[in-house]
Amino acid sequence: MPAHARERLVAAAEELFYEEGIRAVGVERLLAVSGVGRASFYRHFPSKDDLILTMLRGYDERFREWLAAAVAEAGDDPAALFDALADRFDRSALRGCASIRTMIEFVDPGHPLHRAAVAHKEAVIADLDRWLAAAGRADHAELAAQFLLLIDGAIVSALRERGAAPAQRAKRMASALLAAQA
Amino acid sequence: MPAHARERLVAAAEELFYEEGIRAVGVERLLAVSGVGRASFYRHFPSKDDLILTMLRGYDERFREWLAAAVAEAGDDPAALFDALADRFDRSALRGCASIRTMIEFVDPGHPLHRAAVAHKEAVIADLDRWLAAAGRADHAELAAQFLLLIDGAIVSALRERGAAPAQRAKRMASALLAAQA
DNA sequence: TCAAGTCGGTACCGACCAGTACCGTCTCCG
DNA sequence: CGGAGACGGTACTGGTCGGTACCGACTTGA
Repeated sequence: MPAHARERLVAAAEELFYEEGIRAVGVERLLAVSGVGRASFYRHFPSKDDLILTMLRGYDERFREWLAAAVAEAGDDPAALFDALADRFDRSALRGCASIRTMIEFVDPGHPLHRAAVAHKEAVIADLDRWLAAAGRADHAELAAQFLLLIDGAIVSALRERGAAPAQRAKRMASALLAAQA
Repeated sequence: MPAHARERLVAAAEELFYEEGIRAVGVERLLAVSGVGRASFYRHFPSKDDLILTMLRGYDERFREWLAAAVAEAGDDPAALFDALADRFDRSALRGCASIRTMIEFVDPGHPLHRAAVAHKEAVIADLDRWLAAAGRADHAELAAQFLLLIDGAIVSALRERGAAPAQRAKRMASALLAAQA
């Protein structure tokens, strides 16, 4: 557990929002899990929404770094990301991703949290596009959008199915698409 | 607007839960939109959760009938469902589907509402499987799971992108998969 | 005509929500 | 040793949550 109150709050937010929902988790529970006092919370964050935003930024950063590492490790093969996703699904029962959850819980397109979640997805598309272009795919833009659709579809499927199956299915689909449009 | 209080409540639930979220919409708003008195609400439904469950059952029924009609209209071509989905996306700014929303807002797998939402998705897979088998696909089971992954991926994409593009993308992917595994 | 059932309106309940104010304590650093 | 800042604990606010109780008005059918 991190030493400073702020980091403990963000860690608790990631854990609880992820496992139970954002609206469903009150400040009280965040305080109990993080061991932070009520006043300290509002010393570090003007409001609960600001904590959510900070959590989202951390999620964006770590998820994309993790994805980039997985692709790089596979010799810049973009389809390898689905293997990494399968690993992730297999190790912990995935309950959606922070971005999808935020887009659904804060459904108003103008809401700052909704916009932050959308920005994350668009950044992932941009990453995918770069990797696919670097791999020499002429159809990199379309493929990037298709890959994100597969990732999101796999995440939603993982809400129902246990284990790595949804990610493995997405990988089979991605491979077929790469072969078909080569 | 339906004459009876119960039907007005279900109609308001479908509209509000869909556009603003389930937890985000309180009983008060349901009453205001439906024009139903507070007491009448609890005469027809023991709790808010029961209204949600009723709404989900209606969604399951109507969505699957609509999907079946779209497939039948296209001469039992399962891939045609993505055209129907594109139509649906184009006409109204889709804000997720009731089932995905419920699985995310009530994330505990043991929760009755979560289970009802999962049952809907599994029923859609069963429908897809039947249509694909009837179309003579030997790989109908795998394809059915893949099609639902595409549908869910398209719905999540539609949270960000306006219009029919996500469904059209999913259709291109479905066609490629059908051709590749034929 | 009259009783039964359905209805909308409203006052109210305890519980919880996000956010504020103030407390005493601990740690760290000069 | 001493002061400053970060901290956890708690009491509190106004507002909203889901749910209950009771009211009078309306419709319906015998």
